Amino acid sequence: MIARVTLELALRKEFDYAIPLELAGQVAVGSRVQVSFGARKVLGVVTALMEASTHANLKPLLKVIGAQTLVTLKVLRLARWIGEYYCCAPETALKSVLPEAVRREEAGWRERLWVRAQPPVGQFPKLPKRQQDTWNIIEERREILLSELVVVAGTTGATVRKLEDKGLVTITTQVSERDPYANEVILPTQPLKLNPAQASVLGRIVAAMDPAKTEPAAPPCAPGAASSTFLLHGVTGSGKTEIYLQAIAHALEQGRGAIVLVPEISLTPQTVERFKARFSSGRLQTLVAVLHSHLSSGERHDEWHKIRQGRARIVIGARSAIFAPVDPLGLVIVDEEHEHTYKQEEAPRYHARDVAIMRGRMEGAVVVLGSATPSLESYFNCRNGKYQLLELPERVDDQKLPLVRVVDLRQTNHKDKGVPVFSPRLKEQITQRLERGEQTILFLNRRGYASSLQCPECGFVAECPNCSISLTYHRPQQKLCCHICGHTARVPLVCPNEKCRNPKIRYAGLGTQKVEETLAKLFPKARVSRMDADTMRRKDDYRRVLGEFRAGKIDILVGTQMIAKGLHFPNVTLVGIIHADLALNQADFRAGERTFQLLTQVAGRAGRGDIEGEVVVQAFTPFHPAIQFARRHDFLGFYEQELEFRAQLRYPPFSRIALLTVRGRNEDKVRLSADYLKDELEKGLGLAPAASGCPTPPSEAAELFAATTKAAPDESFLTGQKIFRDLILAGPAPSPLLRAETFYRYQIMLRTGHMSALSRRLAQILERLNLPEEVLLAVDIDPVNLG
DNA sequence: AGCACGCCGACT
DNA sequence: GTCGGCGTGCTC
Repeated sequence: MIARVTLELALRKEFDYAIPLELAGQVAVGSRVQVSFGARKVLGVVTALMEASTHANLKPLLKVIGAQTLVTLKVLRLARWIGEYYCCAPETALKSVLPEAVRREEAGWRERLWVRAQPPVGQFPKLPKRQQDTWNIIEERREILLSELVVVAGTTGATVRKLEDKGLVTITTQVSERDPYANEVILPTQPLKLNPAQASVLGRIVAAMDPAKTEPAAPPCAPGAASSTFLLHGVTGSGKTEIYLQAIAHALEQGRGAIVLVPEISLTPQTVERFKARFSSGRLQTLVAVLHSHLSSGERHDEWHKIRQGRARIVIGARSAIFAPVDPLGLVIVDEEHEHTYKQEEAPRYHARDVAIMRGRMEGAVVVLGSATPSLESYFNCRNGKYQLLELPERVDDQKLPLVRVVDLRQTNHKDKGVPVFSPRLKEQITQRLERGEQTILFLNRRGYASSLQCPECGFVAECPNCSISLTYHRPQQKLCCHICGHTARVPLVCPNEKCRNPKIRYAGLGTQKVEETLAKLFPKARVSRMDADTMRRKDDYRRVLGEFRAGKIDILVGTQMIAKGLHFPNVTLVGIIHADLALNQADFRAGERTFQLLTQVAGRAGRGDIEGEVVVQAFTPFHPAIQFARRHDFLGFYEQELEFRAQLRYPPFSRIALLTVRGRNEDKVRLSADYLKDELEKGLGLAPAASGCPTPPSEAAELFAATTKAAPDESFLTGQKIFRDLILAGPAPSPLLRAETFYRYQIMLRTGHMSALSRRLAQILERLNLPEEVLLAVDIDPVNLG
């Protein structure tokens, strides 16, 4: 037998090895193996077993690592799809699928030293004081972790070793599992009674899960196979989570597991607790495993094996949790499916929502995407029948949606003092809440004090030396900070311009620090807290501040993104959005969508109790559709007009994008490389204009077509010239942020309706590409950030 | 990714 | 005459 192996090298190739007789029974697809590759030894993963290879004289596999395969066959197939679709080497795809903590050669189990009491048979020896005290503790506990003992007894390991020498205790190593939530006390909960709307939604999900009992795995990519993807469009507070919980319960009853994806930011202990509380088994052993980026590698390792061994059947985690080895998988939930954190911004640049849908298809699992503000792509997929739409238009508590008022900031502009932080209306509303003892949330999506430092005299602006962006002023630290690369500089007292030296240097634009400061001036008695990346330094801070806010110890909470979602506070009756159009200035076709989603999310924070909520939105472009539709809580209206705009410009969902970014420290080299890349793309994709002197010869084009048609029969083709009929190439152009972290970036955008076919072709073109050493190319399929 | 092979400039 | 630059190509 022969094994095909993906090596732990970012090679866009796989290699075949002979399986030696002595390893015959031990090698399976998914096994980790060591092989010799050229002169060196390399680790890899077996991705296929075959009878024959096109290669003569194969080398043998050297050894198999680990008794159990780490990746399930199904997840491996998913990794292969990621490599193909997202245009990266198989190993790069495996990097996410098989986390580093799991793939290390030596078993990653934590071995800890346990001390156990061994009372002497005869007379108890006389011990020095320190040893006696330590003994007393050990005797009382019978057994204790050495590390814990050292702390409790206030001693060192040496003392304990003395006791060991005297034969009073034994010190042994023992595997112990790390549980990141070991200290949580969780009270079990029972399923809640669903209202009719919820029950009908759950019914449809459950019905889709049931036929799979007889027909375990729908063939991937078969027509209609995707119909088990649901989009659950439910307003904030409509009870989506309870539906998730009951659908998961159904999966468990079927003997299948579930994966719940949440954006990293919502992966708070409260969210996890809600799932753990419902699904803890009788023996107090939890059925829920948690995966997110803040776990230590040891914790990650243990959670992974808990899942692989079937001890945990429910996984809740951030985007990479979609690769959890749950088997069999019955249900995948992607909560807040529109969130951009589902997109990984480094290779493999996958979108966890889309991977979830693909995994669901491959494994015959039902996929539920949930959101109050679905992405245009997902909603569109309901329209064209790819997903089924489920709607929950009402809040469970029958609370009305909050009243949203838009304030035109251009009209509140004072002649000399510029635009105030608070319009009179917002100021008045805050005053009212303070008088009534109700709480306020103020939202501004920019941290720091001022967004730039400018000289009114010569026009000097403090800029980052590494990035093409102005530095943000942070008042408490008296520093200028770059929010891209983290560069900090001291605040100049006079204009740094040699010829100017103006001492009256000014700050422009505002951030959360200034909002906080202005509040202190206007409402000196109000208790104000700020939540942004600057104040939330420690993991615990988030929890602490929210706890205080819930307990009513804070009147006004100021914050960025991180207060936009998932917070349920009944006493919050006012939400103020300081600058609603901050994101609208960005050169990104999704700016409007992002703004609409953010405003809707933030507005959803108001009025969750029995008091009606109010939202004050301050904006310089109050009539922008994103703001107006959000004001009227009109998702459908926004969706329709935004769709029209996307259709006109052939942007997603009417096409898919591949963004190719060339970066390097030498701008000329980067620009030239981008031009070269464009030429190669035009040649390789059959776009070369006949006039360019280098048209693709028809025969070659036909050959390329033959190569791609096999896998993609739906591909459009025009002989000789255009291989992808609907392909649009734009650029190269400087990236919107030309320079970031000392790298200059130029990009080329490709748009097509047939992305899988384009990805395959891109991979071929990239393989032949020859870029200068200091120039790097990143391929981003379905980008979320245009950079 | 690494490492070898290979073909042109400044050095013990 | 060599040592060494990194361009191209190969690894099952």
